[in-house]
Amino acid sequence: MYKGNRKSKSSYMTRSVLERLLLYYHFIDEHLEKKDLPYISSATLASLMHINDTQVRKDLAAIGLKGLPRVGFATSQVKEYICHFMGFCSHHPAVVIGAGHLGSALASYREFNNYGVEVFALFDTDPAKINTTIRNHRVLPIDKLEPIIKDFNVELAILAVPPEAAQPLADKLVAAGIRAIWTFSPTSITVPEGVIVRHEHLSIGLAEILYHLVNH
Amino acid sequence: MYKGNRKSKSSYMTRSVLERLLLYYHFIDEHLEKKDLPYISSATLASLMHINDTQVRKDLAAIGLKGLPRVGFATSQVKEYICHFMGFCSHHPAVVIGAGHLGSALASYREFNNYGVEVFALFDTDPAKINTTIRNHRVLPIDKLEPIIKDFNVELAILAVPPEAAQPLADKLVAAGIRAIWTFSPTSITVPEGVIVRHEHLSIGLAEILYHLVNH
DNA sequence: TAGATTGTTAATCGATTAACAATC
DNA sequence: TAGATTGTTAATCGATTAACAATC
Repeated sequence: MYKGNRKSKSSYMTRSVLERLLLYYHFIDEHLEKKDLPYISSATLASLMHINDTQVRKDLAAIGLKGLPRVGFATSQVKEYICHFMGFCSHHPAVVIGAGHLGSALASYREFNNYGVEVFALFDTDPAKINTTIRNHRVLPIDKLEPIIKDFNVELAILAVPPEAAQPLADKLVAAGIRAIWTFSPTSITVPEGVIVRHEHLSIGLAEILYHLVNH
Repeated sequence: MYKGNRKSKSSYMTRSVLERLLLYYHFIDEHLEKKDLPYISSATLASLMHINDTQVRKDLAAIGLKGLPRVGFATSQVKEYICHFMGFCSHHPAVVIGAGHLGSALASYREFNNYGVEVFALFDTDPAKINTTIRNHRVLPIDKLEPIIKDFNVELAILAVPPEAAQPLADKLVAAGIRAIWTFSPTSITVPEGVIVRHEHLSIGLAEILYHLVNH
């Protein structure tokens, strides 16, 4: 049973800790869970993932998990705690802004279910797209943004619009009371303190690949 | 004029250095270049970007750039060096595998031009899609993969297929002589030593946002 | 109990920042 | 020249790893 405490939650987690927690989560989900292995030691998990065992214990301790000496950690509990801690076990209504190829792809991305994210509205400015249906989503006009965000307590907006439209739409989203913006536009946006922004910069991935291609 | 030397290129760059170089590049491109500012000091650039000035000098030194005492760094040269070092100034023919929403979005993603990447073929297994045209790309069957990669010296494959198809296709790509795979499938793939793989894990971005939503 | 594994403190490593001599 | 800025060494900070006592 999950009983994360406030202390562990309020302490700041660096990106690398979050990335490792996600790695454990996926690893258990993909490789371990089907094996009916009720307990796993930090050393075993660490060696399977090619990382250090102390790090695993520290990461798990940071989210309030307790292991059993001589036994290890309860496999399902590890997943459960990470799920709660990361917010995958809560429900997150979301909207997608931009009904182009990328927006459509994101609006119908099945994986989101695994993380508690449910896209239930897709918006666009193009009159030709409005009221058409894209993969079960009726495309709505931007002026419906505010009522929908307010009525359905939407926390997260996924932004997949051309760069020049990103900032104005971010402003509208903030005005409508959105709490987090996940943007895929290749341009930076600014929002007031308290609003969470994550810029999904595809160029970082590309740059890493090209750097290795060119230099190795 | 660019004259990066072998020494700087062969030294290993951590991800954070690459990310900062990209940040400088984008910052100059978006904010500085239009201002006709021929030189900029590391301290000015650093304070604009809210980072440390020594870090800027170290990063630029690492790719072989030299500044002028009392003057600073030549703005256009900073961009030029990063461009060459990161491989944005070379031409990278690429193919996209998977003509779903995400694959289509990636195949027509204009930003890629800025990084020297040119997608010139789009593949799918679905007979209904083969030979249709998606945004200027004729969709080709998988058995054309090998000849096209070989004939056109394609270095990079962008993989946007369902998870269960990712590994078999990665194997085909490797057999065809691909040098790098950029995968968007939510599953891990294994490739022989020497092939570059970058897994674009959308769940990391999502996890970061949800963590902040839930815990703050 | 004996011994495997946790939880945690101490040591190490690497990355970031400060300081400052060299430079133009 | 005087002084601003680079390039680089030394100091600091934080993250990772090793060591080991506590635990069941």
